[in-house]
Order: sequence, then C-alpha cells, then structure tokens
Amino acid sequence: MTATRGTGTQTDPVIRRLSAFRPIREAAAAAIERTLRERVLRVDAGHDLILEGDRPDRIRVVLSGWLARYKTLEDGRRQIVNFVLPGDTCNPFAYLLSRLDHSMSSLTTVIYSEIERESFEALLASDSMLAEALWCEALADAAIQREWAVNIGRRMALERVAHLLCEIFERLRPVGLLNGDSCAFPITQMDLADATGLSVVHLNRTLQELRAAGLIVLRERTLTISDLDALKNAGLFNPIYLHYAA
Amino acid sequence: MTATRGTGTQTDPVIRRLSAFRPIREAAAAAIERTLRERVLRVDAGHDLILEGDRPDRIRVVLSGWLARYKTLEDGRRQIVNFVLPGDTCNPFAYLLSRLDHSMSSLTTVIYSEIERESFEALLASDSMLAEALWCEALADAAIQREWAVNIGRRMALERVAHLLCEIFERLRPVGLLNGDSCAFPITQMDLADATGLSVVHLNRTLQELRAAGLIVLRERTLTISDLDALKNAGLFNPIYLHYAA
DNA sequence: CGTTTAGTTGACCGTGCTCAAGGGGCGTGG
DNA sequence: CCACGCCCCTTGAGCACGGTCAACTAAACG
Repeated sequence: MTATRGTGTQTDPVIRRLSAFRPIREAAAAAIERTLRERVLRVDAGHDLILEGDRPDRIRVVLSGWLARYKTLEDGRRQIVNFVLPGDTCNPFAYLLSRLDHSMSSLTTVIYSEIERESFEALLASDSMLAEALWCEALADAAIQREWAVNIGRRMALERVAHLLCEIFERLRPVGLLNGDSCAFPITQMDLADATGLSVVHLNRTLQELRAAGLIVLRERTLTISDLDALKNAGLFNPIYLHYAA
Repeated sequence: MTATRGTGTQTDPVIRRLSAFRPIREAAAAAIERTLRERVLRVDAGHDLILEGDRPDRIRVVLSGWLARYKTLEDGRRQIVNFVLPGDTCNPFAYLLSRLDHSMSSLTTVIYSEIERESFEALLASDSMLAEALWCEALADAAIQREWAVNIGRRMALERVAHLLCEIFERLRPVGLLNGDSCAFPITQMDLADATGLSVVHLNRTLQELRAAGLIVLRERTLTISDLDALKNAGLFNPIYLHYAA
C-alpha cells in the first residue's frame, strides 16, 4: 500500500453524510473534524485498503475519492458488494468482530482519514446524537446490501444497471457531489459488471441501450442523467432503502 | 395478523446464538429470559409479521420457527434477502431508522417474543457484553447479506443452491438444531427459488442434480447432508462470513 | 513507439427462463 | 366416504437473456 500523508482535508462530506440521519451539532462537528485531521492518508487508484481476513483495527473515513467493497471466489470470479463514496465511514464497528469478511480497493485516488478504535469510541461517547448517526449509517449500509440482493437476483440487465446508476446518483446528492443532472463517475465498465453480476460484454451493451434510449450520457468519467424519473422507472427504483430522512 | 399468546417459552436458542459472539454471563442470560417471557406470541405459517414501510417500533426475537425477510418489485417479482432462524433477533436497532425497508413473513408456525424499545434499551444498558453480542449479531447479519450478493451475482445455479444449504446448515449448528447430518428444512422450493434468484423450475432441476450427485437428501421437510465437505466444495463455501468465534 | 488498459463489436452458444401440463398429498365440504 | 380444490413438486419443450471467445479501436503512458 502506497499510503502517504495527504494534504487537503475536506471533512465537509462526512458531516453532510451524518446529517442525513441525525442533526449534528456544531460541537460534534468540530470534534469529528479534529479527530479526522489527526491522520489523513492518500492512496492511488487500484490499491487494496483492506483484504478479506484482515483484523479490523482502524476505522477509515473517506474524505474524497471512490472505493469498492468486494469479495472474490477461489477461481477469480469477483463480486462488488457495495461502493464507498466520499463522506462514508468504511467499517464503523467492524472491530466488534474479529475478522473482515471482504476486501476493499480504491477506484480513484482516495484521501481518507484513519482513526484508532480508541479515538472512535471516544467520539461515540462524546455525543449520543453523533453515535446514533454513525449507527444509522451502518444500518443504512445493510439496507443497501439488501437492495443489491434484489437488484442482482430479480432485475433484468437493463433494470439492474438503471437501478445502480440511480442509487449512486441519489447517494451523491446529500454529500453535495451533484452538478445539476451530472456527476463524476469514475467506475470502469468492468467494475460496473462486477457490481451488477453481469459480464463486461453484456454490461457494455446494456449501457448502450440506456444511451440509445436517451436515458443517460456517460463519457469521460462523467454521468449525465437527462431524465431522472424515466431512469428511475426503468430501474424500478424506490429510494426508501437509502433511509435519508428527507 | 393472527398473533395469539403462546405457550412454550424456549429462550435457549437465543442465548446460544448470542454466545457465539460474546460470553453471556448467567445474570445477563436471566435478564434476557425475563424480558423475553413478558410477551410471547405465535403466528401460523404464511403470515407477514412486518411490511416494508412499517415503523420499526418493537424488537422481535424468534424462539422457534423460521421466517424470511423479503422485498418485492411492483410487478410481483420477489427476492428473499435472508432467512431468520430460531434464536435470531429480527430487527435489533432498526428503530434508529424511521421505516423498515423490507417485509418479513413466517415460513412455519413461529413462536416469538416481542420487546418494546424501552425494555430492549434497558437490556442493552444492563450488560455491555450483551450489548456487544447484539451488535455483533446485527453486523454478522450484514455480512450474510454481502455473501448473498456474491452468491446470487457470481455463482452458477448448482453452486448457489449448495452454498445456501451449507449456510443454513452451519447457522443451525450453534443453536443446537442439527441432528447429526440432518436438520429440519421447512423451506418450499418456491422460497428457495426466491432466495437464490432462480426460477422454481430451474431450482427444482438443480435440487435434483444435487440429489443425483449424492450430495443431499431432501424430503418431507428434512435435509440430510451426507458429505458436508463435498457440498461445501460444490458451493465454494467459506464460513468466515458467519463470524462465529469458533 | 510499443505496451497496457478501457471500451466496443460480432458470432456463437449455454444456462436458466417461460409456458404448459400433470401428479401427489392433504384438508374441506358435500 | 368421496369429490374437489389447493399447494407443492415434477417434467417436457422451446426460447431468450446473457455468457464466452475473439478481435479490434482508442486513449494513456512510459
């Protein structure tokens, strides 16, 4: 791992993310910021931050950049089980279990903060609203996981990809990473295929179908959704499972 | 819902389940038992205990019987996202979010205990080991969810079904519901299909393949696994994700 | 300027789906 | 007691969604 001490410390998405679940008071926000600033690291794209079987000692909070949680089978087949976006806290509470059951790798350059378990628990103890917000984040993550099972198990390829695009778009909204109807989209087609349970070839054809239907524009790592409602319909997307207070 | 006051109060599987994560002291076990006994209910097979969109007011703990968590699409397609087995605590902590994102229905007659949020929080506060064990259960549940995404997204039908059977078998072990190489298996083929993302027809054929290969005997709601290692191989099953201390 | 990585296209094929029909067990009602 | 309906399981036939294999382009990079 080529982690080096980073420079920019944008803790804003973290606060915004948590605020989607519970009001975060100024004092709590300041405490988070202080803790996050203690150890800011940076990895380039394509590096594994954690591997299945690792001991979950530290908590990582993503300040900028995208990652993927994934699992692999012995013969190399890979399934991405979730994306980790700016503002997300990676494995809060995972230290309660003895081993990590999945790996995580960076899709882009990632700037993140690493927190020792002790500092994290101190943060939890300092503000009950903050603690609840962090628990909510973990629970909402589990809810996303359930929805992915539905997506992969019961939706057709076109619906599946449409749904995933809607999810990512809606998850970027509360952290302020949308530009109108566009957003950065650094996920390769191979990763999209591994996230949807499709082959790269078929994923490619499915994307082209979505483009041909005028639902999306996707090029140069930027996604534009011209008609979000239409895309949501195409993906049978219902945002309840994201659990944003709204 | 045809819930009526139940009779037998077997809290043993609950203690065994929690003990897989943290040692549960006598005092804590007694406190659980007292709380669980307060309100024991019973439903017949085929009833929804909770529906997507409900408010998560109470916690339910399964004393006996099996349930399925599921989600449905507008057009009726259904995906079972997890099975809930005896000893499982259904939605601990779900009350932190405002709505439930999935439904749950009974596969058999189910005897369960219903706990108010206040009693549950009192239980949590009374013993930190117990609280940790309950959090571990929730985290392990999320881990199962991840593995299901892999199962549905990247395994072939035969592997997929083999994997699911191994998982259920191994989950029944710590709660003491195995009889040698057999266990009760009240899941219909339709439910198995909805859990694996297959059609009923293909699931039926896959089961027959497993039978023909001499890997399982499944009849009269009883599953017998003659060669567990062989079945684990067939399903590329690795039990890490269950997070049992072992 | 070669090499690598990401995206694209074509052709073929197989896993798994759909539609359809029938069998067996079981409970209910005539 | 038998008839009927219902649920669950099973089987056959045809087909389609999506996988595999292979080749090619274009951009990025050293």
